[in-house]
This record gives sequence, structure tokens and C-alpha cells, in this order.
Amino acid sequence: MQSAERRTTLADVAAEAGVSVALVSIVMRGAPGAGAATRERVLEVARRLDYRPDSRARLLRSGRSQLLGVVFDVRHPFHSDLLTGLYAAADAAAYQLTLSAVTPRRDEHAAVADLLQDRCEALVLFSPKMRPAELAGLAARLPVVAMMRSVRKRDVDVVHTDDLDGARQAVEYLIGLGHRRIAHVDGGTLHGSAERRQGYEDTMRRHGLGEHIRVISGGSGEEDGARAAGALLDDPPSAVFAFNDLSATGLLDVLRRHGLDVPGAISVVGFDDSSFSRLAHIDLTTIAQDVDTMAARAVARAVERVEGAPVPHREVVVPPRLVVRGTAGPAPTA
Amino acid sequence: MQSAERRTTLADVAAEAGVSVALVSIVMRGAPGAGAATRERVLEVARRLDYRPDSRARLLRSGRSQLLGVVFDVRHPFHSDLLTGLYAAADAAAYQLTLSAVTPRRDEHAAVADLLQDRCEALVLFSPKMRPAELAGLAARLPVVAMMRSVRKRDVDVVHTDDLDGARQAVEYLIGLGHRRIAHVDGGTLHGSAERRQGYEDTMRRHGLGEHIRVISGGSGEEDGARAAGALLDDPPSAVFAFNDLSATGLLDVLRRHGLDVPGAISVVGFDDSSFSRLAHIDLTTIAQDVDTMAARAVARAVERVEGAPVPHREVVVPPRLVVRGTAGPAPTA
DNA sequence: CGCACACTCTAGAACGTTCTAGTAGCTCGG
DNA sequence: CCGAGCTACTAGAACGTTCTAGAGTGTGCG
Repeated sequence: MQSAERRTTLADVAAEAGVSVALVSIVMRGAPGAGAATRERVLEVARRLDYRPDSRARLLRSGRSQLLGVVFDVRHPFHSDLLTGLYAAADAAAYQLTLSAVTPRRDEHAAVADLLQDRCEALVLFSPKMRPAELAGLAARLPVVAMMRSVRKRDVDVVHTDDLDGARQAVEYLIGLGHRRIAHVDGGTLHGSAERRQGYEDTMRRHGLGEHIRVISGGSGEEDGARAAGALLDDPPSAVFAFNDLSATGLLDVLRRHGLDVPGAISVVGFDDSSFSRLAHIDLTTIAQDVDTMAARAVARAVERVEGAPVPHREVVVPPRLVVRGTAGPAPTA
Repeated sequence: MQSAERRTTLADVAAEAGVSVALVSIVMRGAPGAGAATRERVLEVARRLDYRPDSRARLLRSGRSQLLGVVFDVRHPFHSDLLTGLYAAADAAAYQLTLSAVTPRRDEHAAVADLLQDRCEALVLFSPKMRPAELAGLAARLPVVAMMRSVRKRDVDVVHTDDLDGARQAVEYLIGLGHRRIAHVDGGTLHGSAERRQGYEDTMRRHGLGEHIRVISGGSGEEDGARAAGALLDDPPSAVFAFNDLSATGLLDVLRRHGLDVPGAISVVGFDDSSFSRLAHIDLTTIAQDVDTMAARAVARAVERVEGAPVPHREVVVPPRLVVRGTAGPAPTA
């Protein structure tokens, strides 16, 4: 079954190449201090013996693991999109990622505890629900970057979308299409919800639509959007701006099932640009969070902290942009 | 920012408790060979100093990492459900999980390479797309458990749902509701698709409905279901059995948008029981894969292999069960 | 010619743990 | 009162790396 032979180590390569272990280490790390010819020969031997460095032993000695711990929630599709970007960014920075998932039966604390035991050098937390004090406690142990959430704590770095501006873009787009009775299904107590709600209200007022402000309490799941749709059906507005894409799809489904044409009778705009919102049969107009930029900035910030580089601002705010698809159209001329 | 002091080690605890490093190691592992009183005292000191074992150093010496590597695809919601179960099962077996994701920009090979470097003791692969020969090559290095797929290779363990029987249950349920013109949207070349298609065809024939067999080529995503729906609209059957839930929701959406009432005019049954199929506004009748059992069996099998226990069968087939919700009803009496 | 310096390389300690082989003290049977 | 056989404990090597300190070679320059 599995091979009984030990895996090849530096010592094996050294013996085979006729040099010292230390030199092989130098060559494998690409560190200066080896002649070109020897370097070539050592690399050749390493390749031949299928040598792979043991990251644990490396960490043990150097204290460095080049490991970034990531906590994500399996239930949130947007987290999956972000992971995609994060892998790419970490790769470019020569760091490795270790993932730890939050599931319905496994909370953030368990996820973080695993990562701490893995000795990663910094933590990247997706939409952490922890109390600020807990985050600060963590940040006292190692650099912490919180994403999709703002935290008023020194020592906790933050990368998130400009929620206020995203909401503004969504609402102004709808206003531009002639809508006036625009409702908002918010994210309840979730992080980012207050900002998006604020952006919605500010923009409505700025355009003299203060009297049409209508906020329905929602959440982050499809079921929240579906529930909110129920509340809207009595007296449907001409457009709805939803907290996120998941909520928007739940909303869409219920609206359509009750015979309301989208976007003919009612327009819907989401937030996130989750990968499924691109699907042809959903085709959701939405505010795109710039996943790649956010991922790159988060990794960059974590690396800066780990390597002790000076950090200008604690907070990174990434601008979102409107993605026009098929769920929003001109206001019905009633 | 981050604390400059080293983390506490066995040596710190030993010094503080006035015993040897080796003894502390014994106590921390819960190994026999320490007196009750000393054990208590050492544990107290360890707690006080917030000692946490360094898993890398432990591995380095013992050769064991108690680590199971898992490869999953961020795009597949069912994988998320399975992860939830896997964490629970690994926990119970005192193993830790390291995750490695497949993303649109990161393939299985990259995901596996990371896990190998992490020195996990066995690999659990969700719906691997690799060629059988590649899987066998991996299995020569360490125990490999493939899930949701059958592989005809010695040395590769397999845990999957009884796809044939799941399809049978779905089709017989629909037949029981009076349906005769039942179509199947398959999973294309994906693993499990052939078995489910076979189960559909066999069952149709066994009930004398061979002439009504109608298979539409599909896939695993919502877009595949949506596309298949288009092909069905010309001459809609009275019921559709879809390859999986994601495909079924895409299908549902398009059918409804074209004015077909579900389940009044047409019934739909999915496969997986993904968490979203439970949502009130989707409420999909489906064939549930028994996630917890599959997860438990996969972990058990991996652990058996790692610990050299005798393994009875290479293949574990878990029975699925029908979950009745709202998308399938009596055949229209046309 | 001789000395400083750069370059290539090596020996050996160190990281935090586990494991092997012991030692010390005790009890107990003869 | 000796030694066998426990139990409780310890010293020190080992795991596969990296790091520090230094040893050999040339080579250039005063």
C-alpha cells in the first residue's frame, strides 16, 4: 500500500551530490552563497530524487512558516469567490494558505484555534462575527486582517468594500432609470448592513426622495430575501435594492412566483457579484465587490505586518462598481 | 503589535513545574507513566502558562501528524455540506483536517501538491476529476479516499452514494404519483452521471415505460439545468428527474419563468439534498445523500488505512433516501 | 610579496517535540 | 536481606530543517 521508504531529505540529496547538508539547504532556498555549477548539480540531484522540503521542519528551525490562516464560512458563496482570489494573491507573495472553515456545527473560535495551532503567521478572517475585544485579543498574538467588516480597534487591519458608495451607485442607477419608489432590504445586524442602509437613505434624500424611503429588515441568506419579498407584496415598490446577491435571488424568486415581471414591473439590484449572479437564468444586476483587489490588498497587508513593514493606514477601502445585467430596467410608466 | 516573547514550550512548563521535559510530554499526551499528583500539577502549570503543543515539532519527531488532507471545490455547494460533516467526523476520531480548495484558477494538482507538502497522513478527495492512473499514483504515496466517485483501482478507497438506487427511488416515487412521461437531465460526463442515468432507464423499463425514456444532456451547475429546460419546453414531460439539486434549481427557474406551474403542470426531483434545497422558497423534492454517514465512513476508512487496520471492502456504498418536499406532485390528469 | 577581502563551502548547534533506554525508589516473596 | 518486578521519573538522542561561525581558496592591490 503506502511506500515504506522514508521520504528523501536534505541529507539524502547532500550525500548523492557529494556536498554538505547546509549547502543543499542554501541551494533549495535560492539563498546566496553557492557557486553556479554546484547549484545546478544539486538542483539536478534534488529533482532526480523527487526531494520536497519538509515545511514543518523548516518552520521549526526558522520560526517562519510562510503560512497565512484563512477563516471562511462554507455557507457563503461570496466567500468562495474571495478564496479564489486569495489563493492567487498568496501564491504571488510566496505565501501558502491554510483554510479553516466555519460550518453550522463549527464556530469561529474553533476555526481560529486550529489555525493558531498550525502556527500561521497571520490571520485573514472573512466577515468575522467576533466581538471587537476578541479580535483585539487575537491581534495581540499575531497580525489579523478582517475582511468585509470595519473594526474600530488599533492593531486589527481591515479590508472592505466602500459599502456606502456601493449603495449610492445602486440607488442612483435606479433613479437614473426613472424609479422613485425604491425600497431596501437590509442585512439586519450583519456587518456592512448599517453602511449600505445609510448609503441608501442618504442617496434617496439627496435626490429629494426622502418620503419614499422604505427599509425592510432582512439578512444574508436566500430565505431572508424571500421573507422580505412577502412583506413587499402588499404594496410593491418599483425597485428594490437588496443587501446582497443571495438575498436578492430569494427575493426575485418569490416576486416572480407571485406574477410580478422582473424587470418589467419591478427592478432588483443586488450586492457582491457572487459567481452565481452571473448565471444566465439569474442574470442579476448588482454592485460588484472587487474580489481580486480585496484579496490582493488583504494578503499584502498581512505580509507587511508579518515582515514588519511600515503600514500607512489601518483600513483599506476598495471601491465597488455597478454591473448591469438583466434584473433592473426603466421604471414602469404608471 | 504582536507579542515579542516566545510562545511557551514544554521546557517552560517543565521548569515551572520542577520536572523533566519528557515527563511533561507524557502528561500532555495523556500517555501512561506519570503519577496522579504530578499529572495534576503539570496540567495546572500548563494551563496557567497557556501552553499549546507545537504540532509541527510533534510531527517532526513522531512522524505522525494526525492530519487528514481534504480537497474540495469552492463552486460546489454540496461540498460545503460534506465539509460540515467531515469536520465532525474528524473531530471524533481525534484527527485534524487541512483543507485545500479547487477554484476556477487552481486545479486539483495544485491542491494536492499543497497537502502533500503539509505531510498529511491520508487524502480525502471530493469528486476528483483526475485520471484513475493519477489517483493510483497518489495512492502509492499515501492512503487515498475518493468520494462521490467510483474508481476501479486497488489501493484507492471509495465512498459514494448508491446512485443507481437513488435514481430508482426518484423515478418510482414519480411513477407512484401517476407520472409516465418522465424525463432525465443527466450530469454529462461527470462521475455518478452514468449510474444515475442507468438507474433511471432501468426503472422506467421495469415499469413498462421504456418508450417514454428521454435523456437530456446536462451537467452539474444551475446553467446546465437552465439549458436543459430550454430543450424540454417544446414538448414538456410531466416530470423531470435532474442529475443534482443545482441543476434542478436552474431547471425550475426556467420552467416557472415560462409559465409552467410546479408541481401543478410539471414535477421536478433533484439529487443531493444540498442545504439550499431545504430553503422555503425552493423547497425541492430530492434524493438525499447521507452526508453524515458518508463523512463518517470516509474518515473511518482513512484512519483505518493510516493505522494499518484490516479493511474489509475497498468500496463503501451509502444508501440515499427520498426527501419529499414541494416540487413534485400528482401527474396532471390530462 | 603579503595581506585583506570575496567567495564557496562546511561543521555543528538549534528549533520543540517524542522516543529509547535507562535510574531510583518501592514492595514483596523467598 | 537479596533481587525481581513494579511505578515514577529523567537524560539525551533523534526528526529535517536553518543559522552562525568559521575554514579553505583565490584574487586584487599596495
